[in-house]
Amino acid sequence: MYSGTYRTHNCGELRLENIGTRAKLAGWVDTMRDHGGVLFVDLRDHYGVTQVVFHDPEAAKLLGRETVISVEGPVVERDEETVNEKLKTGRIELKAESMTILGKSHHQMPFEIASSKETREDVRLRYRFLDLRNPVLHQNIVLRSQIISRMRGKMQEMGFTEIQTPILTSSSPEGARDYLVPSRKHKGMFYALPQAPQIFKQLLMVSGFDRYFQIAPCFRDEDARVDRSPGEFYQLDFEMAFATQDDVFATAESVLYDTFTAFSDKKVSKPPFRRIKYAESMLRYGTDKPDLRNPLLIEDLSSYFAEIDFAPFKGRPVRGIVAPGCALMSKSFFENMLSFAMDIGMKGLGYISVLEGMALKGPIVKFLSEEKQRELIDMLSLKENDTLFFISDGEKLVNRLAGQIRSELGKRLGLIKDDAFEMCFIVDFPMFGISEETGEIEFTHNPFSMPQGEMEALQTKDPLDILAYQYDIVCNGVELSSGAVRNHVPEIMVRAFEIAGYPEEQVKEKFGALYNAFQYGAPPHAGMAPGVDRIVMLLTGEESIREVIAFPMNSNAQDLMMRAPGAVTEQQLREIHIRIR
RNA sequence: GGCCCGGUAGUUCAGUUGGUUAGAACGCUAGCCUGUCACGCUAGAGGUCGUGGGUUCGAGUCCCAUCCGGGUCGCCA
Repeated sequence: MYSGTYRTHNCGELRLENIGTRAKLAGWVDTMRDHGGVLFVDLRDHYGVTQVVFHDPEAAKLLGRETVISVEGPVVERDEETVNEKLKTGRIELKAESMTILGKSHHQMPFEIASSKETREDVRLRYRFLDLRNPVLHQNIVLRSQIISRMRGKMQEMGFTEIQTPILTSSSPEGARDYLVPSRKHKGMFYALPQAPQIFKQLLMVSGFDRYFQIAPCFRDEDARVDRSPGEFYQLDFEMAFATQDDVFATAESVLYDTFTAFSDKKVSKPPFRRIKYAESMLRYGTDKPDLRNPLLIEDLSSYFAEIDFAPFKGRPVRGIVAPGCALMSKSFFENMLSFAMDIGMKGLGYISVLEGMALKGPIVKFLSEEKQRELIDMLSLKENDTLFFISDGEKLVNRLAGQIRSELGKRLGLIKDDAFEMCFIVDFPMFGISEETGEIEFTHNPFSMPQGEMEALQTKDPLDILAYQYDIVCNGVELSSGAVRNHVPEIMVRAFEIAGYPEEQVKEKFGALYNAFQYGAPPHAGMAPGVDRIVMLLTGEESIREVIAFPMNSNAQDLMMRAPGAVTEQQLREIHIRIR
């Protein structure tokens, strides 16, 4: 009858139908309630919690919280009034007749398991093995596994082949800072950990694999953010041969819609997801990763104010945001918005409120003639109780500031619908931009993207007007991925790099493998790589990416539990020809 | 690297204008309790107030430096 040495059932599976049988459970002592003659123990494992009852007065002395035990006895029904509806196993309990201690807990817990999420993060990370006993965190990791498994299945179903690419590879000159690994056999030379399998997946296309994917670890030596783990992260990396931008979008829509609907009850954007041009996104949302749950839109009022004698706005870019119902908000609301505006570097935050009878109120109103006031009302379809906020600054900053005001207004006015995943593609990124440091033309994103109009555009158009087949996918204001139709024609590649100031020799030298491979017949190809950690973060509703990674580093790129990075021996250093100064 | 916020018991926090012996809750230890489920009750232990310096009769509190943590900007093709 008993199949295991340690247990016959797990702590989440006993039910009324098991009553009258004997069972053996193993797990951690979650809580103990000692009533003298009777002791209740909530026994916890990966699967759940079951109440175990001891009548042995010695038991309480042997047990402590987080002790690991195996306990055996009959499964008994609970009296109606002692049923615990909070537990799936709450209608039964195990009456302990024999018990073995499998693993003692010798120390006081650094925090209580059930409330570990409220503990200081460095303490949690140092005791991550305990933190992961917290059922919420534990479930996040389980869900992560299920999400990855589902995405993998979906990609395979769509005909994609999973291929592993090297972890030890060469440094790539563009992009983020590399993690370097010194070579023992080649003095003074280094491997680099891949920032992404970019070159390899393009080479796989040249090899004819047609549809590649990988749950790919990526390594970038960049500083952390709340949605960016330092050091390493995972992407659902995929690439498709003979594919257009729309083919890639169809694949992304398919796998993301499937995944998000499978793991959440929230509304998910139905494919096809909205396509928003980069330029429009910057103007209307003030960012290239708009949160479409926020209904507020930014209006361009520059030409309106060009004709008005109001010195701070005249001749400068001006943006407006209409916030419905905002005129009814308290004085402190406007004060808080002003101090937020000052915090993000604005000099002020002008606004006009629409009172009853459509009268306009606000310091700027006196600069507007009757006629101009009517024009404003018509142009923006202003309604009673609306407030129109103004943002003005230089061309460089104005959109970003308007975007921050837009999202802050959305939050403070409670306009952001929490029950939806709003997906969109941002398309038509510019191919080139002007470097702020040098004033020279440079690639804005991926130098391997195909310029729209291909060779003809590169030869005839102003580089700053050329758009790329370069795109992002954004969900609720979180950038899940960028991607591109790749430039697979060596001549176009050379020309594009030439515009960005790289001579052909340098292209051959720095991107030799790709450049060379493209000489041997390369198919047109395109792809993208949605971030797995961010997908899991969205689906669990966690605010921090570290809540969905089993063993994350802290924001200072250290593993406090494993003490990484750490010192190594002299011998190790000698072997890799490194001397620490 | 810049800026903002923080560091007081194992944990989460309070600590007034600088003023007696630095408190609470949870946890921990011991005892009591036969139906609890965040059990309850009683008692107890537990502190270099991040570190170093300074001001002061007197510093958890004020000043300077420094370390650590979180956020943010830079960075993230």
